[in-house]
Amino acid sequence: MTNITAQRLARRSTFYKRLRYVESALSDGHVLKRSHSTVVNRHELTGTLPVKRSRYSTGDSDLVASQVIDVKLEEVEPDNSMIVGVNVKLEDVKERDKPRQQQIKEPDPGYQSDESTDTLILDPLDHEAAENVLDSPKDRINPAKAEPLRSQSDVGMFHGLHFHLLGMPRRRLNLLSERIMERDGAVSHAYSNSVTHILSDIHDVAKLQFMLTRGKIGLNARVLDTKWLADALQHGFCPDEQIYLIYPKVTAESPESLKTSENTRKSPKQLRNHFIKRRKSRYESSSDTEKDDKYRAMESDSIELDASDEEDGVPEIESKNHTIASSTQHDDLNKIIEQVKAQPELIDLDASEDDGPEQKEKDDNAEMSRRRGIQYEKFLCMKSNPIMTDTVNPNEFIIEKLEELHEFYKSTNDHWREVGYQKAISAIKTLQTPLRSADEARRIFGVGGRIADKIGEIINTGQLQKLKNLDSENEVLKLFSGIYGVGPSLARRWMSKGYTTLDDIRNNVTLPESQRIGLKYYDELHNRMSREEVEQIAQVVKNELMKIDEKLEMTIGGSYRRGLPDCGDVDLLITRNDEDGKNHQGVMKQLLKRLVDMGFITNHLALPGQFEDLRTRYMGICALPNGLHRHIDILTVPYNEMGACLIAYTGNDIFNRSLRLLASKKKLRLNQMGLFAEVLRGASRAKITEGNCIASKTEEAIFEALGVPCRPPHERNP
DNA sequence: TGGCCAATACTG
DNA sequence: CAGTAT
DNA sequence: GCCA
Repeated sequence: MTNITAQRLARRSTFYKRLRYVESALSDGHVLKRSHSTVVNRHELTGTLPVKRSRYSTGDSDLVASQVIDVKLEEVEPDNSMIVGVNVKLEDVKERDKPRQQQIKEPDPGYQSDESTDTLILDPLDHEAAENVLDSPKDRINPAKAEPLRSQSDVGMFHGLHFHLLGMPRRRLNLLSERIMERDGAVSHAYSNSVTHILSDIHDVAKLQFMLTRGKIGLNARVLDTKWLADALQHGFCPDEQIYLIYPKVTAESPESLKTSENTRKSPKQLRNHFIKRRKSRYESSSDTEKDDKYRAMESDSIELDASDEEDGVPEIESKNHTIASSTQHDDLNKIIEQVKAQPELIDLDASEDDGPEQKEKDDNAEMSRRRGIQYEKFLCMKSNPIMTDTVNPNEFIIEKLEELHEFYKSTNDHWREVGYQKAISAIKTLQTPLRSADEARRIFGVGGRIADKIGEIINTGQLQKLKNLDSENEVLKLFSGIYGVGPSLARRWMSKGYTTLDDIRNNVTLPESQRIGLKYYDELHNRMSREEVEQIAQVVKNELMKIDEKLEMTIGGSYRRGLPDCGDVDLLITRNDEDGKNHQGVMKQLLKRLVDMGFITNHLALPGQFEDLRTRYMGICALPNGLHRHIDILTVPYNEMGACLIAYTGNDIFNRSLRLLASKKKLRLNQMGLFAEVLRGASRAKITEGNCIASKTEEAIFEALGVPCRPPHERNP
């Protein structure tokens, strides 16, 4: 049994470590799969292989690599196998059981053959599987089917790399960011621990350190000259980082993980030939490139957008710009918003009052819209909310505390208090400057007196007394309600019975099916997955879908569509153009049967009530061969409701609420089926009539009808 | 003081 | 119906 | 919790 508690998960430390693997072992796992073409750099010495996250173990069994940062060739063995250094980000997950013993098929004692460790470190290995009809891991699909989705050219050359750019003009920054993201890299507009590469034109280390961490020491990432990126883009592979290195200084203190091995320049020819050979065969055998493109085109907006904006010139504003220079950002979006505000007749349906056409100074904007009834600037959906995941926010220390409180109220039944905190937190997150006082905080929309006081306390004392009081019980509550199907009520009930661990629950409580599964896969389901894994899972489903009907269309929604670097679950929307008189009726049933039969879906959480409907919804657990169990959510939607459904199932939560609230202020109603007008509402906005659908087919139509600037998915992360 | 998104499904 | 989930 |  695994025994990681929720708090342990939350507190995992991360660090970097260098591991060594044998190439032959790697090559048949899914690790090096798409990196062959970038192995040999122009120096013919070491190649830096950008590899997407994967799972490893050091063999100590208490370390799990969550992210592969790079791979370097180190040595060629007599038998022509290669030693590869893998630079990974590790997560400390001790106190778990040893993973099942890995067979040692590696002759060289010093090096660790992988493959066994490449698999389910987190596999709880419980043997209660009998109860579960679907539990038959042996029947899982052939690994070959889940093979990589793309593998050509330099697409994806930055996969798994996380950049932060600084010390350059904004236009250049935007341009480079686009190039990176086009090639699957991630870019943050602020420095954080998850950043693997900092690119800068500035070479002054002291200055850099100050800019990045405000003088605090400890950069976890390499700092490279921006030229590295330029060269990478030009040549189609990542050049040796060594010669571009600004920090750490090669001679002085160079952290373990950043050293390049000295023996790498052994027989470069050999290495090169080896890989060139491999790469060639790969190309020949991989017929999936076109299927690939089709898939990419189908799967998400981000990719569609990628394809559309071609060459240089001016950096586009609309798409995938979650990199925003930290000082002067989203002028364009603001412009749009200003425009919208300036033309209330377009958006404000009930602008009954007449105002003169005065264009006051912009300080009057708020006042103006207030008189008009709707204050657009207070709706989060009116603003661009780019991805801010684990970036270092100037108010990070405040946010942390507030988030703890938020967590606490989430495990209470005090729903609205929870919402209050949620709003305040997301408001603070958008700030670019550090808060100096409670007073300053109070002026933020969403922050009231109580929270402002708490912020003041945090600023002054560095902590929050209130947090200390509720700590221990809070942890247990969080632990319990982390089980799928268990909420605050049940968690509290259990706690009042004296249970404090998951084992207590396992041993003493008879659980309904869904909760049992939630408990069984507790760790796995809390482990977020890479975008690549989402794609692999989606591909499996897509494959089956195509066997049922080629005209079916599938889109990945949820956090994946919003462009988050990792996802907690997979949301799949399925539809079919019905202009030929056919539709997707009954598809869900066939699809599920296939997925279950092939062993891909291992458990059900909730089945659709009416399989024959056009609208069906399924929730369950799936697993790639050798993969962790993942939460998967599949729905079928009528073709003409796709837009509404996309909005609903792309989220995020807060964005949707904001959008829907705005709709209701305008006497409209927005839901997963469409945007409706002429809705009659009674007391407490209770819906009386359905209203008429005025938009539903595309997201754009709905945004437009609402008077909201069309937000690409990446900007729906408030 | 009352609203804070909306709709649906499932379980005890 | 209350609780949970999406 | 926050806000009108």
